[in-house]
Amino acid sequence: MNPTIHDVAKKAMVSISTVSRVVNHPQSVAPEKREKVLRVIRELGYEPNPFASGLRDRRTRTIAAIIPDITNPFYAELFRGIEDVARAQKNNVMICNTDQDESRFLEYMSYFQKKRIDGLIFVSSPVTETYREAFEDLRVPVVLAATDSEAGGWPSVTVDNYRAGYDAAMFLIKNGHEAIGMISGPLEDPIAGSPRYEGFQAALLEAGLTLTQDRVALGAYDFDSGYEAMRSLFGRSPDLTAVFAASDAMAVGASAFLLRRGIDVPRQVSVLGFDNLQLARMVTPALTTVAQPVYRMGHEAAAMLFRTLDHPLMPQESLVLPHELIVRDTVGKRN
Amino acid sequence: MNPTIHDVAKKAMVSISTVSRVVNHPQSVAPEKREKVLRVIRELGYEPNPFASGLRDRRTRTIAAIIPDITNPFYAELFRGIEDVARAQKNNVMICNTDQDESRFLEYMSYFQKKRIDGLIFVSSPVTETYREAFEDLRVPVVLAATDSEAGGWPSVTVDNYRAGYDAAMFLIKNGHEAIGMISGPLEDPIAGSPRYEGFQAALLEAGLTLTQDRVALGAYDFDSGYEAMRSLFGRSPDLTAVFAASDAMAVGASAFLLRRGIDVPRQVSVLGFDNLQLARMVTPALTTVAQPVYRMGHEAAAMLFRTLDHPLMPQESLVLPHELIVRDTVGKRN
DNA sequence: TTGTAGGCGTTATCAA
DNA sequence: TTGATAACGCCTACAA
Repeated sequence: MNPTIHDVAKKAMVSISTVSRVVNHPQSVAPEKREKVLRVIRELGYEPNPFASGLRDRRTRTIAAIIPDITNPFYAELFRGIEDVARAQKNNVMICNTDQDESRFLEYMSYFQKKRIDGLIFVSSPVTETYREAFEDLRVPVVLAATDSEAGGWPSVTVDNYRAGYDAAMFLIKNGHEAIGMISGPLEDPIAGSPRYEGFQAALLEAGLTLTQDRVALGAYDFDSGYEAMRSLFGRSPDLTAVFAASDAMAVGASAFLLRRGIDVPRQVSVLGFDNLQLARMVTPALTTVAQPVYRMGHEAAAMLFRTLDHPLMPQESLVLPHELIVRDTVGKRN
Repeated sequence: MNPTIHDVAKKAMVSISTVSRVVNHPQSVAPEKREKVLRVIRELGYEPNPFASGLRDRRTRTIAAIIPDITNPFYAELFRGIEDVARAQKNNVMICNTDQDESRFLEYMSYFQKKRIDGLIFVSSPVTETYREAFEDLRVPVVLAATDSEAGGWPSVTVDNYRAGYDAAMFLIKNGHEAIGMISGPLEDPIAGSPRYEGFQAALLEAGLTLTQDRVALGAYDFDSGYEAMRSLFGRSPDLTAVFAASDAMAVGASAFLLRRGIDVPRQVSVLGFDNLQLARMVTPALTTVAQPVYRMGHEAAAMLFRTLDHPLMPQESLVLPHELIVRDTVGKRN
């Protein structure tokens, strides 16, 4: 049996209220008594029982992270950023793998109704009406990571995806490419889909190039869809000299298609990725890519959530983190 | 404010004990009353407050998963297996990233000390004396996943690593290879290190081949150490025609070294991995590898833990799951 | 079969 | 500055 506040009180010969005060508001206790109580606390190894505090305060010291799938390296990395902050704050984070399934998500939400969490970090999926309503019902602070939402007004931590797409195109152009294609995420995806696509297109346009439809293919951010998208792209536009994929997994899929087809990357076709996962440096040739500060997004999002948990009134500013081009071996110079 | 047992009692015009009984021992309540209470429970959306129950019962409905790093795809996959089971059981799993750091581990343990978890799944690290003691102090059921321990007598879910190493060698031999090398994990590692190495060696011996020291290099299971190990191996034994690496990440590192050096895989040198991560099929050439049922290990371990939580006296048998050779493109036939 | 009451460990209020 | 006490919501002896 773990020691309780009563054991401490008895041994230190004070009342339980004093012990409680020492733990929660140390400065309101006379120094000598405080020291004495502190010593007993250490001797006994006393720790407040979280259920008792939870019962009273209804603060659970638990936050939830809603992510599509921890098995995906992008989310794993981001989650790690969240967990590190939570641990430092002595909080515990419940991980919720939704597999992008709304009913799965709602199941979690109803679970939280009772289980009670202090706050929630929502990662990466677009914030649909369903989600918006569920968040409002929950009545806990919400922070968005790698996604955002006009409606709702929750603070977010993101990257400037439009700008990142723009920079991706600029990089390819600077390397002398003109016949450029793109493997985009779904254009309905307001986060990693359309903005990257539009930024990319805008830069091309500025440079007097156009992104015609036969040079665009859509994927779902994973290896297989990247592979298939490249197959389709290559069938339609065999003249392409460079392709930008909106995720590293798709870029690796695209490379795989080319390589397995006997097409040299980057000599014949350059490939540019997005994310900068571990994977990017493990493949050969190593992937040149637009890096997102994935870990840091998780870290900042969690920090933001705890800030609002501690100061409910202080409004939090959304954060846009910088991206960066990581040059490796899949983009070649043209002419 | 969520409805409490009192709200239900008042509305159903019964006492709170009756409500409690309806929730916990339905058959001990008169049918009509039971129905009535059930209806009110549904109307109000009542759910018992977990803090109150926890305070009384000291069951937290939370288990912990101690893993080195969720960012590592192997652990992420295994963790997913754990989480899926826990969710089905309406439990919550705390994830503990130790980064293989004992002090980090002990920090978590002291946090758990205060009976904050019902049980624990320990993943993949060797069970040293430190860990053993900490588990015993905790006094909660422990299950080992992808690791085991002579001392302690905790049930485990593993793969037969010796046999898997043996089968890896057999596969290479059957493909006509004789000059065979290995990139092993640390030989002090009693799980994924020595057994795979020894099984591999034994099969070679049986076939009249020997695994001389210049054909062995050690790594730490990650890409970089695989890359370096291959560099070293290749320097010492340029005649090698096949290499078995004790993890996919090392195998990919080894391939990367060879490929980047202009050595054809598998035509000049074959590479065989271990794990069968997603990564294995994403690289080009796609990695031939010994598959571990990673997700399933997590799944079974969690199932086993919940079984002992529900029936504390029933002893649990350790489980050895089957491995399997996945043939892809990095192992070639010789002669 | 049902209800009453005590206790789980904590914190905040109030009085001294 | 300190201590007694009343919640917080639930569960289960025990009594009726």
